[in-house]
Amino acid sequence: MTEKQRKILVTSALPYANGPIHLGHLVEYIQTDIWVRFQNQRGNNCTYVCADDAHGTPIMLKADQMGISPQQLIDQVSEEHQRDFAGFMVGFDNYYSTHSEENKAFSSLVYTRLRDAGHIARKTITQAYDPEKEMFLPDRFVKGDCPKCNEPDQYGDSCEKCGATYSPVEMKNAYSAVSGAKPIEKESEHYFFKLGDFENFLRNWVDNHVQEQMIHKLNEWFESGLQNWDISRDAPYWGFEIPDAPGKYFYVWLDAPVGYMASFKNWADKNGIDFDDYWKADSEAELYHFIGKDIAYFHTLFWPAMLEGAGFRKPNGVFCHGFLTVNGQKMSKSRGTFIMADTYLKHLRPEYLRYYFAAKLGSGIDDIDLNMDDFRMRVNADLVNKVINIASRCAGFIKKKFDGQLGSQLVEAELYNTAVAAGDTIAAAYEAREYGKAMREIMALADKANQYIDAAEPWVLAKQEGKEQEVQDCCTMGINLFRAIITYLAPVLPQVATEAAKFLNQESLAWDTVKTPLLDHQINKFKPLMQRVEEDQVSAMLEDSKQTLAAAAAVQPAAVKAEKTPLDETPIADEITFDDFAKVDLRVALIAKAEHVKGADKLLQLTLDLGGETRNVFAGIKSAYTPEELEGKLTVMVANLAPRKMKFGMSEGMVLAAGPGGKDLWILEPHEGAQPGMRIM
RNA sequence: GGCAAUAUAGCUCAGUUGGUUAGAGCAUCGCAUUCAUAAUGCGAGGGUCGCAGGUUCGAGUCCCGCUAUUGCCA
Repeated sequence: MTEKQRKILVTSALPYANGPIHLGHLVEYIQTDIWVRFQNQRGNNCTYVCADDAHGTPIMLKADQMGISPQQLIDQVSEEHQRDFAGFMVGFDNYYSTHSEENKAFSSLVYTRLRDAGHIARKTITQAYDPEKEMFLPDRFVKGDCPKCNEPDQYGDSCEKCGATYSPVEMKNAYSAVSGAKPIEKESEHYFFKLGDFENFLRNWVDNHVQEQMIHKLNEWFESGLQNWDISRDAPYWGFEIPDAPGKYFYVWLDAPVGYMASFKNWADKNGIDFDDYWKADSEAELYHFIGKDIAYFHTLFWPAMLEGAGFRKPNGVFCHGFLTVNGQKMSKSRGTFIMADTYLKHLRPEYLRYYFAAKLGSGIDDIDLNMDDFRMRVNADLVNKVINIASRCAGFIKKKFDGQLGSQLVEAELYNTAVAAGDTIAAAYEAREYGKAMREIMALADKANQYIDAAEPWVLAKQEGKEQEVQDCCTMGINLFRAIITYLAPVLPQVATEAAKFLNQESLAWDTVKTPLLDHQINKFKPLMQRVEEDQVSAMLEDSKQTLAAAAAVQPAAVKAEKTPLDETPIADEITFDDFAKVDLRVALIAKAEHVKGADKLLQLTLDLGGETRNVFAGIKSAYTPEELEGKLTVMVANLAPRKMKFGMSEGMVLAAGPGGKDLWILEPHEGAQPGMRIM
């Protein structure tokens, strides 16, 4: 295969510089890193750049809370991020920051070119303003009661309870999440990017550059009409000032994707590479962005439109991936499944996770699930038991009987050719980001190798006089098959591959080296290349994760949320007499059954066992609990509440719960020993 | 609330343009084997393809509705 060497530039999304990297992030960086390593292994010239996304209000406020400057915060976070990525063997060619001279220059350049071409509009808008902190408030920094359903403690853009969307100024009892002050309305002139100017361009571009599944989603935006995009923010803002507009700053999402260019520029200058060669409008280099499905909007509409308007090249592809769930559920801090990168690394080898993700990743935008039991068994079975075992079971014979020397022929040339041919299929799968398919193909090869060795029985031959040659030939086959497999796995397992190369006594792991088998070749002593994942390592990691999060949670909320206590939200009610209280009959109840209610967004239907009779109760707790979490648990109910007819049936009582609503809702549970039906006084 | 994606064996996933008894790996069970980090090989059981309709000679695969999960709503 003598294809022309491709020049490729690849990026992963820029992680936001206000918190640590967790396993959810790593899906993307591992996916990208595998692709980049694969391209280079194939002989292409592939460069991988990234950076911290270091601007915006959240960073400014967090630094403020911590009593340090934004610069100090982003420096600190950048160091942590780079350490975590390195720990997972993510091999960036350059890791930079959006808070850089290069990025300032490019952001300004893109802006002025768009402005001069008439793609920037100005408009005065009214926005929530914190008079105490003297700053405009992004929607999510305004909280208050939902204007539609009066649900308290909602964010300024939409209600988690009723789903209504609104603007912060419509909220009741609004307060600033920053200072607690009541926000006022204030006018300000904002700068807008006229996205609609690029509708025709985008409609065509999208069809050939994003996944099928994403096109459907983007059609929604085309159909509802492309709106102007607000790209400016008022001081104080942590970012770049707009060149011709003192006191106005670029919105963080403008300079974030430009950060790809800036990071590349920074790298190119250090390495004598011509920036324009990669970024001029008619560049022949390829450019790909790997991103999460949540930020597709910015990368498939704004970003190509900005590049088109500013006279730069557009990406050849924007590849979206799904989210990570753990044990089938969203990552959860209380379950310990919100796992930070460095917590994982304290207990487990990074390549386990790289392989597991690879085995589950496809080219689509489906979420992938990290099932901890499956993870352990899959990694052990595939990598240790199947693949590495091939080398392990052959190496001893070669070392002991032949002094490390491989034979001079492949006795099963056809079998070896199958492995070489599979290289093309596997390469095609990697190229298409169908890693799961690639891993299945590779494991099928490993199965074949083990089957071959089993049939050849070198351990039987080794005990027979005059069969030495057959033993050597058989193990030479085995070692060569192992070599092919490990070469194909090298993008996923860089460390194992490097160590395997030492064992095989070869320099290069280039894809095509497999075409020439290792014959009459000296190999080195075999050392175990990877240990099994043990169950207690996994549980220790989950436990560690829980504690890390608990510790982090303990210090944070006190500082952040001190402004409003539950008592402020809901003052204590008027005094009552004991007789008043005694009228309420509270009982311990066993949740015998919990199920979803067809057509109801908020309700769960509970069958409560009072130790003699059962009650049917509809509880508005769906946002916080799944039926599985509730069944079999004890709780507290009001047993003598008048039955109430609801849309879905009769509700015969109510369960007690605390919290503002949404996910923050906790039902009561008596201590162990309480029996269903007991009265609570 | 609107839109999109997803829903296949106990678990994790494949199933190409609709076409013969729905596949793999892991897990379970049985047999063989001992070279290998208790690894490997052979075999068995296990699914009304989320639910309910429709199109078709024929649907896991196309269409409609519902339910659940995830994401987005600039």
